[in-house]
Amino acid sequence: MGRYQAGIETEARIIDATRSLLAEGGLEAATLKAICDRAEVRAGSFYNLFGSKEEAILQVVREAIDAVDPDPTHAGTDTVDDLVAAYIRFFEEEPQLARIYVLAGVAGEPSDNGSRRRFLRHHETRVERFADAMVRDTGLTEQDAEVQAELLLGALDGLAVRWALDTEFAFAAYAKLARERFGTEVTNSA
Amino acid sequence: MGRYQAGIETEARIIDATRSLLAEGGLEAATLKAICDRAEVRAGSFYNLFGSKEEAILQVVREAIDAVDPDPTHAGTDTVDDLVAAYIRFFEEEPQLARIYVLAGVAGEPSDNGSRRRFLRHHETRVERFADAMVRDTGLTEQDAEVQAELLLGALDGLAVRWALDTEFAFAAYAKLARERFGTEVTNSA
DNA sequence: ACCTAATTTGAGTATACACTCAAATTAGAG
DNA sequence: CTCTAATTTGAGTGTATACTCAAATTAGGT
Repeated sequence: MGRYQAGIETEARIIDATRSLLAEGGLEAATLKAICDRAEVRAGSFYNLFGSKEEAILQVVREAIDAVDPDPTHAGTDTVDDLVAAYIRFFEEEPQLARIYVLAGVAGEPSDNGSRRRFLRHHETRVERFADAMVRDTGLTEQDAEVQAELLLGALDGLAVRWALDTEFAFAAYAKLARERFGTEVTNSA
Repeated sequence: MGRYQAGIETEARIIDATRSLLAEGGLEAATLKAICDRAEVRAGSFYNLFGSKEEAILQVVREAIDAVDPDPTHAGTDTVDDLVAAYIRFFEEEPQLARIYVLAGVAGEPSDNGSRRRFLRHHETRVERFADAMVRDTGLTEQDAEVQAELLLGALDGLAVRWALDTEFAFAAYAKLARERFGTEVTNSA
């Protein structure tokens, strides 16, 4: 016996409520009570569908990232510029989610094998994709490309933090400058 | 009438307790109760000396940053390499504080005019220092230097986030690669 | 219709947290 | 010694939090 229509619709309502709350007021606004009130659901229903509040929030963030993916099927057709553009779009379209995204990488205890480990895996996939695109775009070796990808992503993440600090910061312009510096030419490093 | 010796010693005990708790278990370990227990002080004494828990934590972080400053008197003698080295040292010597430092820039609501604004000011001073050092080191114009400084600091912060995610990451090596890319030559950008 | 499993409810629990304040105590300047 | 202001105490306050679970209800396959 599969799921009922009612459950599927409730889940959608909860995700919608979570997304809109996050967009309006960031993490602090998305309390369990606020989510349940907006979704017109009691707490018990929430926990019938999600294992924790974090789970719902992560799903919202993941969906937003997927929404700007230049190559959702992973066909290997995306260029470095595409990937950088997608990164910029995500930040411009979903500033609050972007903030949570950055936070997820930093927050949590060292001993925490949960959210940080998940985020690390996500980062590694991202590095792979940037590196692959670099190999396709240029004559970089796989190894050099990986180093360049770490550097470019590091710079993008850092500029993103900078923008989170003050949304007046011209994130897109700096991101493009960073992109010009990394992954375009062969490095003289090991 | 100045302060009593007892108060000064209590303050030192509280700061020590806060520092060691942060080093051992990060932000989550530094609850008010934990700090007061370790400092052998009741909550009331804490609030006689500090306006809030955050105040004590910020003081600890600030002191740790000052401790690695290559030019504490701001005489203008530090090079870009000095500043990058200081950044690296801070991360290697005080990993937990470094994590909090990064967190401070990202956390907090958009409406929060408190800690984020303070952090932004700190960042601006930092950019100034990097830019000044670049102007001294190279022939860069003040304007170009500022752009390069934002890029270099962005990259360093981003790599720091990356390291916070996984302390196996060779932060120092990547930081040096980033340094080679920014602020060494004249850019072709506006 | 019936029966089972999916869903929903509602009234909790536990509890951790930063912070307050009036009153008692103590330090130390004169 | 005395007197004042600095310090310390200790017993709170208030509140928001994520999450649980037994019981009632409902959906929908057959």
